Amino acid sequence: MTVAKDISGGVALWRRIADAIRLDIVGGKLASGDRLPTEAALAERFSANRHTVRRALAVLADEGVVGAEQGRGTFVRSARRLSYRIGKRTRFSEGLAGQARVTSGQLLSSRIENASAAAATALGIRTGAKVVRMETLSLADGRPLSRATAWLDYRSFADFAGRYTALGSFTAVFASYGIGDYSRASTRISARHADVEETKLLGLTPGAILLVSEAVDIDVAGQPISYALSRFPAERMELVV
Amino acid sequence: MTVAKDISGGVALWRRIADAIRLDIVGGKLASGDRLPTEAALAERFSANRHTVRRALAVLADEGVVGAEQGRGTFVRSARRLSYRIGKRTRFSEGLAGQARVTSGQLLSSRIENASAAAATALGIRTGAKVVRMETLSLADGRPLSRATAWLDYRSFADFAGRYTALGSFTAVFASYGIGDYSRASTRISARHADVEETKLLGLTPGAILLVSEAVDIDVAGQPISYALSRFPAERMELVV
DNA sequence: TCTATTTGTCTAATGAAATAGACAACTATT
DNA sequence: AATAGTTGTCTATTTCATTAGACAAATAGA
Repeated sequence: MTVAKDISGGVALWRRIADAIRLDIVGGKLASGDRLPTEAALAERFSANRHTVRRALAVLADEGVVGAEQGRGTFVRSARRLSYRIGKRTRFSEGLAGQARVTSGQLLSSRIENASAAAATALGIRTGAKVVRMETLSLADGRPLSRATAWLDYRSFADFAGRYTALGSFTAVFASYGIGDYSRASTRISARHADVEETKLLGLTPGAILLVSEAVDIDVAGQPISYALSRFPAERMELVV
Repeated sequence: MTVAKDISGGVALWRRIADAIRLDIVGGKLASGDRLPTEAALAERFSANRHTVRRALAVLADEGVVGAEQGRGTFVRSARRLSYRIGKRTRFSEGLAGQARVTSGQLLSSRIENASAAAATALGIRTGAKVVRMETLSLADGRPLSRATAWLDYRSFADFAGRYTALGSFTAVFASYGIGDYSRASTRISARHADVEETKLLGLTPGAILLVSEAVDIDVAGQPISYALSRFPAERMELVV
């Protein structure tokens, strides 16, 4: 991939270079263990100074994506991007089947609030009605993979948060409420930069790109049961429809 | 949305502020005609200097998203983000039904090349086999909405480019080859920054975020017919599954 | 061992990003 | 007409991004 030089557009050159190299790695163009081109070669390729390239490499080294060895070169350390499967039957842990050994969900906080217009429309209730709001972080093999906010109708799921803390998965909590099966009604996908809190919780470098999924799950009767806004680091995940 | 201050992460503050405000607008929090908070208020909200906010607003004004009026305030000019529907039967023009009046596709270039490993796997042919590569740009109401690269098996679609120039749509060209119906086998979605060429063709400001969709279409017999890599500006589009 | 190649470190200079403060120009309201 | 609130413009200063050059330190191969 090539990168702009003269025009910055508010994104620093070292950052664009780091993004371009990371893309080659997570996209599979460079495999684990491969040696990157030399700093001089990269500087030429991106029409940048060697110091600027070094800064980009330092960021990637910090992320654990590459590692430099004096006298030898810089080598690819990390693996490919994970794929998250989206379909009628979307479950977080199952979506990553076979790609990560351990997945876990963790409740950051929860509270009762009045439904925003968006949440109310999605859940089929009136704006301002009481809803449970859950802030969660999901991990795979110990690495944070998504930061999600979910809203549920308070009348049906008053103690959702308590049960989630005990059970650790949405699917399990729904089951405890007698909802043995549920499915995905709609998913809207967009992308934006991460904000401070997301950067911190997901262990990203500031300015990282997030894939944002806005999903509504329904029970077998077609009744909306949850409205969730999930944020995935684009550099570590891709969504598969 | 909040925004980082102290830590830049290689993305300039004015750019992050512009992105945050644009997100509020295309996300529907601010409607067309609404007055934005005053520059002073925005400066406080983002913990930034008023001049930095002014630079962000200048960018948005340049994009036509907002307009400032001396003595009165700054107002929202543009509309919401378009939704692009993805499913079993995905057609570019139909995906935008009801949201844009005129959609058109334009061939930038095409050539015969040897299939990359990714393209070969997707199309079910051997690596290095001859494929037709199409570079296209799609517009809705005159505004560029996607930049796509598509690969097709040369043995079946040798003259795809010629027919596309004449017919202006993939669906029409497939029909001319006797493929009356086809469907989407898989879609992978990721996100990254736009490169120079994409920035220019899509009319974006440098550093803009793209949603990248990697799709395989198959005919009724299940035979892969095309492999396409489409890039959508995240600030103008969202994908709906 | 010698040499070419590669990453690591230091100093310096230039331009862009961000902050700060002051005041002009315009609008709407009283 | 006066006033408060808002955007527009100017000057100045500090911090960060980028370029430039030189040389040290480690590695691999002849």
